[in-house]
Amino acid sequence: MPTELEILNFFKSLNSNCLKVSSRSFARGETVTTYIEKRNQMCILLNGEAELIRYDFNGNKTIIGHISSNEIFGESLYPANTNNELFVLAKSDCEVLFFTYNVILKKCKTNCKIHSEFSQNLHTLILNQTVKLNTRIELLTKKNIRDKLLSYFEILSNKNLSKSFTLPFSLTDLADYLSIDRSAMMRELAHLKEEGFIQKKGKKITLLYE
Amino acid sequence: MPTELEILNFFKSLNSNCLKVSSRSFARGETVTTYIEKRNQMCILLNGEAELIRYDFNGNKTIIGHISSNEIFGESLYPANTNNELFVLAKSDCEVLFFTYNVILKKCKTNCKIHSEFSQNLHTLILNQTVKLNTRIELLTKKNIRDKLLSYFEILSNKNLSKSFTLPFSLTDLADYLSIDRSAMMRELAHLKEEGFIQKKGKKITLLYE
DNA sequence: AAATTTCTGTTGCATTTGCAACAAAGTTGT
DNA sequence: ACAACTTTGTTGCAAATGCAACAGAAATTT
Repeated sequence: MPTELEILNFFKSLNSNCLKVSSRSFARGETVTTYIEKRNQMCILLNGEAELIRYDFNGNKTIIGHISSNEIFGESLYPANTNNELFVLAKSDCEVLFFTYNVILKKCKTNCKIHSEFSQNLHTLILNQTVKLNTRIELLTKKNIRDKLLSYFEILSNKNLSKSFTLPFSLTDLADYLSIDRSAMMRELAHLKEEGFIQKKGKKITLLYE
Repeated sequence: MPTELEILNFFKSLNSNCLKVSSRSFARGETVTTYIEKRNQMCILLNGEAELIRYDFNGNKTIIGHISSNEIFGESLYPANTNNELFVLAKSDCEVLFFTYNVILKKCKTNCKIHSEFSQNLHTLILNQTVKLNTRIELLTKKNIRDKLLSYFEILSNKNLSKSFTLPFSLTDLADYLSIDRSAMMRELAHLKEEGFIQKKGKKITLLYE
């Protein structure tokens, strides 16, 4: 099974005439795509950061999700929602690969190697994406803020093979990711510090238990 | 793009010697699989109902997820968690297809039709699964119980092309799905009834607005 | 290098939610 | 057809969380 990095390099090197795939760069703040009337669109974030945003009828902005490098997104992966439109905004300068669902299903006539490699890499990426979504669901279903934070820290700690790690995004974004009020989260972080469960300097966290 | 029903029928009819795929029936209450030391295992629920359960160190049982017909599950799709083991329990009599991740990636020597059809159908199923996971995340990230309920009802209403619909699972399971306390949910349902937003008779709901 | 915007950190207060506990209705197993 | 279990429905109370508001630090733009 290829690593995400290998897959990413493969996607970046893509330049095939049988594959209907295109890539584009975006500057911070630009709209990458909208999830409406773009049936079967799929995208891969090759580098940078983006976020999935909803504006409801009142014009309220909600950050629904955070998209990082190597993540797959697009309307095909998202429930059709009649009520309101979703936007993907570039949070930093970034590069995005676009294609449609058909690319996966149809084989090219010549049965070329690039084509089947693309298909397999995509498979792996979608499976990884599923794991990421299941991870977030696990965190979101924790009963309280403390459990959400500690479970998330546990994951980062395991990934980093260390009790110390740096949060991969801002505290504001972390609150969105865990779907909790930012100030309530800050309060809970303060309690965890006071009670000696964690040490925290900015975005650097150290777990002090076990 | 094939429908889920077509895919399901295809999987049920599978009987190929080049594909390393097997199916088994389970009675209500049986353990279908555990997510540990079964690397790369993937499963499809062909019919019936199952649930994903965690027992933590204290022996507390938590229902993490509900698996319905046509859903894909298994360790490959789930974050590795060093701390505790996950079980899939048959909630009703059910039938499950088992295979490993390799089946997707490797082509058989003869490049047989069944094999590639399997691969494509699996692709579609995983994409559908991603949509389901994204749907649940959208619901879980709603700020309060009322929004969770109404958003979920909206989805069911759209799917059913009607303001009336029947909940696909018990109220107890609904509370788990939305990750809210059951009694708090019942209270909120009572309020929604009082305030004239919905009508409710058992599991049959009718939306009264718009 | 000044101005603007975003992010971090904190607090008081009101509201929502979870918890515990119980009774009645409905299901399932023997 | 009886017993055991599960699901639905309700309530009082305590605790957790969200909201509003603000100030200082950090980052970004001009």
